[in-house]
Amino acid sequence: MTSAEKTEKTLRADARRNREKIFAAARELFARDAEGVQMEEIASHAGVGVGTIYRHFPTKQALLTEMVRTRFSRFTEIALEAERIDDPREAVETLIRQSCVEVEGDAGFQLAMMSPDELEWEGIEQEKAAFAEPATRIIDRAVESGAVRSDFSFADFPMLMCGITSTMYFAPAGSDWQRHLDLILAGLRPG
Amino acid sequence: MTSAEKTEKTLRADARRNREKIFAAARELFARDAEGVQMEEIASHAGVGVGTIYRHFPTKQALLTEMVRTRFSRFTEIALEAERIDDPREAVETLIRQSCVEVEGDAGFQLAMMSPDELEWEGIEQEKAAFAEPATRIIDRAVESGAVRSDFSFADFPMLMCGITSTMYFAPAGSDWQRHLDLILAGLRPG
DNA sequence: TCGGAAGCGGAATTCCTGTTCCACTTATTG
DNA sequence: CAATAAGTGGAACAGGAATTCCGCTTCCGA
Repeated sequence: MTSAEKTEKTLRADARRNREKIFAAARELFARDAEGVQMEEIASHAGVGVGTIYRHFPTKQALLTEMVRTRFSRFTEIALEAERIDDPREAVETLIRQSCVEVEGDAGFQLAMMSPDELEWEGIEQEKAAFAEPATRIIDRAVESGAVRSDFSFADFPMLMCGITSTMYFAPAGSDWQRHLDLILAGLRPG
Repeated sequence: MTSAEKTEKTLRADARRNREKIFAAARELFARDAEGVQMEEIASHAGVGVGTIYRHFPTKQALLTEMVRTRFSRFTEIALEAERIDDPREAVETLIRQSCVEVEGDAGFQLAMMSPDELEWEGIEQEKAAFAEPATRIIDRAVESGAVRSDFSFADFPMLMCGITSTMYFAPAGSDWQRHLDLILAGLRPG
């Protein structure tokens, strides 16, 4: 039985409610201060005891990973939407720009974007693969049509996101990562 | 009496030796694994007890900041060298590229590049100012000569370094940050 | 050479957080 | 409405890492 099935069927009504409260609290706090979140904090914010969190998630990391996974699926949606855009360059630029927008304001997610392996976000391989498909199509199409430099490929995507995301995460007082993005997009043009 | 003066004059011979051993050990370990360094580790690597470290540096952070400061002065040298290059574009590109090279291989320094305020690198303002002067001249010259996009300015420098550095720091198994740098440099061209 | 000040080592302390445990509640089911 | 299994709270525990403390050692000037 998967974790999802357990949530749906087996769980007692009050337990299901708590699970959701925990999840919501964790998401909010993790988004606010990724590295500083503490279990006690999440618990009190959710109105439960720490023990209750551990009934639902084996470790802190598991809880955080679960949230990153949920959040990650949005990327696939973004990619599928971008794929509908006719102009090849506009499609790539939208893909990248929208991905950045999605990450903005969620420090926890930013951290996950930056540390591919470092922080052991294991178990989101499936989501990554689901995103890679449409994203690769968009990028390859742009390359073939000459809309971006010929050596650009999907392999560059994580690296670019890492760089731009770090600007969001570390930059003092939200100075604009958009500028960083603009430079990158300009750099992607053929020539 | 400044810390430097104390090192020169007041310190007992053996104490001065120890101070240097500690500094060297800390530099090496911090470069290798910035976030993982421990005081015990630095101490044993330097061949002293932890207590001895605390005789020389009030806190761990102070020790690390001291190292970052030392390292930072190299940037100014790089900028002064780059300023001697005639071609304005080549000068900027050298400035940026060499700065990256300087940071490569030193995880601790990479971390310092990324977190301007986060990790409280207080006390290196002077070094930063010394670097800003020649760097600003190089960038302004390039802008005026039309060698780079007209909206580029020194204010962008920290942001770019943050992005590229994060690629070095987080990228799995040293995948090339050079590519990131190339994209940025391409993006800086006028157009 | 000697006295005392400076310096040293490293066990002990402190603080901080994730995780465990279990007596106590609460939902569910017949 | 029991009986019971499921779920809960939060104090206690555990382990990690920075920092302190102090009896002992080493340097250095007279």
